[in-house]
Amino acid sequence: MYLRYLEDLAARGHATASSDALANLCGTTPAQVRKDLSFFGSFGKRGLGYPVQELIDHLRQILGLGHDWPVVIIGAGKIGAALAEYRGFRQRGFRVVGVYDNDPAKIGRPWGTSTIRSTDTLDADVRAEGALMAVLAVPADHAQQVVDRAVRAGIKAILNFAPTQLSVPPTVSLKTVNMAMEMEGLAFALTNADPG
Amino acid sequence: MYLRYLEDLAARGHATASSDALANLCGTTPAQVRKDLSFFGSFGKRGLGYPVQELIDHLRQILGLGHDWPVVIIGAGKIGAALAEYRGFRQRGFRVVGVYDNDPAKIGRPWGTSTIRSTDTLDADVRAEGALMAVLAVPADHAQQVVDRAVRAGIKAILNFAPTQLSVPPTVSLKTVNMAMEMEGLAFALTNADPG
DNA sequence: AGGTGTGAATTATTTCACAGCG
DNA sequence: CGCTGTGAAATAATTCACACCT
Repeated sequence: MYLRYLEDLAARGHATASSDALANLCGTTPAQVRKDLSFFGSFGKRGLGYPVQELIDHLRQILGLGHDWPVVIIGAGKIGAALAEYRGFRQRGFRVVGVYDNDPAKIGRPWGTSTIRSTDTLDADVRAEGALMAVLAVPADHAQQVVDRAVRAGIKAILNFAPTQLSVPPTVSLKTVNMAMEMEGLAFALTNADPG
Repeated sequence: MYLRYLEDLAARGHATASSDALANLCGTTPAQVRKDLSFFGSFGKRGLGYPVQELIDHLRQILGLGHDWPVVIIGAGKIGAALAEYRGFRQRGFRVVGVYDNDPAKIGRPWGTSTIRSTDTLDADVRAEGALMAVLAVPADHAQQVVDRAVRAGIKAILNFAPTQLSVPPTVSLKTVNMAMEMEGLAFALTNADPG
């Protein structure tokens, strides 16, 4: 989060940023900002604030964003297709190296300069590209078997959009995004808002 | 989260579920489950566990899911279009009543039995439909002005996919989903995983 | 036995407040 | 002065452990 707002600041020409300014941007408190950043080192200059570009470089290094990450997208439905073309990924250093599906009607359809490929080729492709990350956008009832296959292929991190709990070995990172659940959280907030 | 797994259990015919069973499904601990649920009331039966269907009904009521929620989707790009057709929303009681864009090339294009509409009509439509929730899938540089307009129209809860910090009045709930940031979190986990 | 509900203990997170540097 | 870095204090969240119900 800090990285994103720092990049905004850099783009607008700010050379330094105080914990107070960052807190306002991020919706947190100055003390929180200082504690968070100090966890990774002592980046700030007293009386001045944090040097924006320097802190960006540090954070990118800490996050492991020194290079592009090849990513495969599994599931060429509406959501998978939207993600495959999502510019935000590319801009942040995630390079989509393949889109996969197990629907014969979709396999072979053009995607960019390549085509949608069968999940049967996942194993070979993942190894060839050195991809460690996958985005999963398949129906919930297929998700676990697809994950198992991806893990066998060598995938070590998965961003999951299927609305189901997946089990992966402890060596694999998994982050599930469930849009319906987010909406339910908002519905709860609405229901419990003070009348007005 | 509990609601989702309870519905799975109900579908599989389970009449009761222990905190232990729920914890396993949800990836948490039995003590956590009991503390969470006891916050809303005393639903469990000692020696038996929680009555699945009864707890589902309670949770749905607590979350305000007793009825459909009309929702507008703002932004008819790839992601907006994917969300507009996302079955998960409908299944969970969120009814998409309109898709909006400010691109003249997109306005008027068919969407379901209706068409993509101009954001100029948002105000009247939101009032007519009684929509309180919006999904925002527009470019980051348009997001704030669109949010302002939605808030003026009477929207009280927003699920935001634009990769930017939005400001809303305290009476409006906002949840931002940033997919690139989720990927960066996974990259960090990969970079800092023990070698193996 | 089996399993909840809940105070108490523990652990984690956030905020305070201030010494000390540029 | 302004603003960071950081112990100490205050809050919050999680886990323990056990009385008590069925």
